[in-house]
Amino acid sequence: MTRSGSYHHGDLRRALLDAAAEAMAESGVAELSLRDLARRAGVSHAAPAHHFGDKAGLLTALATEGYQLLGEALREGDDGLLEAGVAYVRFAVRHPAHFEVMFRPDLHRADDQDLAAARARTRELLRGGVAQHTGRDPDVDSLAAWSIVHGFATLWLSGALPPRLGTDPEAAARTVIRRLFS
Amino acid sequence: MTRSGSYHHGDLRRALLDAAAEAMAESGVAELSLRDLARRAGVSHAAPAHHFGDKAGLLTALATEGYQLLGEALREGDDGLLEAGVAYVRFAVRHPAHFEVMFRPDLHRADDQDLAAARARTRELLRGGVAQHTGRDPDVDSLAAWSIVHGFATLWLSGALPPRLGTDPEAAARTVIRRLFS
DNA sequence: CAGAGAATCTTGTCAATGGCAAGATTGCGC
DNA sequence: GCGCAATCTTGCCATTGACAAGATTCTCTG
Repeated sequence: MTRSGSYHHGDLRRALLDAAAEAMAESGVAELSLRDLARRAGVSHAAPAHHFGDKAGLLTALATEGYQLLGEALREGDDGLLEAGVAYVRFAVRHPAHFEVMFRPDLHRADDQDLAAARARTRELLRGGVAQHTGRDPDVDSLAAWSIVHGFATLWLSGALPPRLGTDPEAAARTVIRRLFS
Repeated sequence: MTRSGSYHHGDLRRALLDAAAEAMAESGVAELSLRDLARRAGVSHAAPAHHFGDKAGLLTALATEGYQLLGEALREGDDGLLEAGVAYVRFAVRHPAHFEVMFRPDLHRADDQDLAAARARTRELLRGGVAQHTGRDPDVDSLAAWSIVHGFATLWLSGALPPRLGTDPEAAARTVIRRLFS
């Protein structure tokens, strides 16, 4: 992607977002540095500012991308509520950086237009998926389902869960989600 | 607590932990600064190092305190599984800084002895509380219960939940947790 | 009660970071 | 081909975390 020797990068925005996701997956947000991302992309330390303004701007873009990716993950399959929950967990584990920044309003600009739009669309998908598969209060069911998959994903990512569960988060998630439907 | 005019603070460790919890509750971990905590406590910028070593050391101490506080919250009441879940959510909402740092291993030293001990004790409480109130697989029930309350608490704290739920997290949590028992 | 040693806190310093300003280079529309 | 906007660079500054060395106070022991 990097056109070496060229003054212009080619697709610096994409490269910075990828580098940010990679760096965060490795060592967490705490150690994320714009200057390090710039080094990874082979540009000067001030280049990121032009594309994202500041650090919050970059993370806002990452969060927006996260909601889009989660939306796609939920749309795929359409195998019912259980598999939608598994898809939620799979997304979180495969894209831990996106997932984290999506739910950390202190890291992004929650009122950003693009972010708000992507977030609203994906949330509607979350609610809609539940409403058609339940016979009870859809509000409560929706919230319970969201809570249980979100909690499982968060606990898994934080390393809080016992090693007894093995290395396959999707299998473990399936068991837990099923518990909600019995 | 601050003995003004005195060279020694009196209880700087306590003051720094309180200031950290307050600062994090206000503006998140991202903006947490040791130097700002030192200013709040009225000491020089290098004073915190003597008590906690470095930033990770301070957050490790905060996480340890968090596990102790959560343990006390779970022991109180003993009103069954539902109320234990509500207590979990109440703890998270009342002590958002402690809660966050407890589940962010990138912010603390997970192998710290005091932290590991407090964590193990409180986790045992979590598992034990579930095991005696269920007739099914206690492992699955424990994990499902932990996931749903942890997910609800996390979502609530991140501001992701719709305003329709009102301003009382405990009431909303009760409704959601009950859904797991039906 | 006196003094030694430990605990606590301070000042000084350094590299790294985020952000801003001003200038250089390149691509694009007319 | 020319002008202008987009992109990227270098240079700079305040803030931060961490470390080192020194000052002050507490405590323990004799």
